Amino acid sequence: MLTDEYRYKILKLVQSNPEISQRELAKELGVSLGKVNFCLNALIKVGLLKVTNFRNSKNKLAYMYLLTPVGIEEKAKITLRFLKNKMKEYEVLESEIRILSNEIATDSQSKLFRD
Amino acid sequence: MLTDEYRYKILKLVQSNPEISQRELAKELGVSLGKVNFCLNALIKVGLLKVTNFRNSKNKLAYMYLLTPVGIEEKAKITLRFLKNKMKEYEVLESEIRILSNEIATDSQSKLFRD
DNA sequence: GCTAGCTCGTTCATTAATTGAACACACTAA
DNA sequence: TTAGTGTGTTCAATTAATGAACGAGCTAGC
Repeated sequence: MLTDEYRYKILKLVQSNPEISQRELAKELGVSLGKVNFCLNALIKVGLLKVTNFRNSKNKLAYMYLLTPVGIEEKAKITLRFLKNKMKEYEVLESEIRILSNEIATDSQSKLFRD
Repeated sequence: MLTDEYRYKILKLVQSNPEISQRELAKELGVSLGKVNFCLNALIKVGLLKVTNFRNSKNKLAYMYLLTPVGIEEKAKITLRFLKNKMKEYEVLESEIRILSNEIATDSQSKLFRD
């Protein structure tokens, strides 16, 4: 599944290192090779990335993933959207933590009364 | 899959409303009936919950889920463990947000230079 | 040449997790 | 009796993710 999380993370990693391999991406992202392959091809399909074969310094055939102009534009939007989601999550967590802390405090208090 | 999240949430909901049905739990938790059934029975199997059939006010056969003494004890532990995880997530989020904000700031700056 | 070995991306059978329609049972009300 | 409602339970189907296996392209050593 291609979510904003992987859109963002893959575009970022590829941008900073276009010669990264799918296996390196998988390791970096902590997911399987199959998933990286799927997401990467999805990003290519929608035109955010393109892949080029080229000869590297050792004249070896190598792959290079490049952000398209649309990819660069979209990456900014995706990053912002991703950030907004994180901030929402952050607030949710904040209140969850408050509630949990309260529950724990209340429970240990009732334990004091019980004993 | 029975994770701390569902251990905590189910024990909490059941404790505050022992006559809750699996369908209500599913709705409340935002998961399927099948999953609630699975988790609930897992909690019963490990002895944190027990289920009783009884006649309710309308003399209708009804179900009641009750925390066992072990269940009450464990709920406290699970809640604490869950809280600790949330606090860790909170810190992770905090730094992720900082990083994302930076990236967005940097990107829009480079855009200014470009235009 | 030729072969062994390495690293690419790609494939796909398998596994894991979840879903929710369908079912059996118990009860109520008409 | 019968239709309707609300239980928990089941399980075939779906979805997502995994990673071993594969073919292609290249290098190094024989």
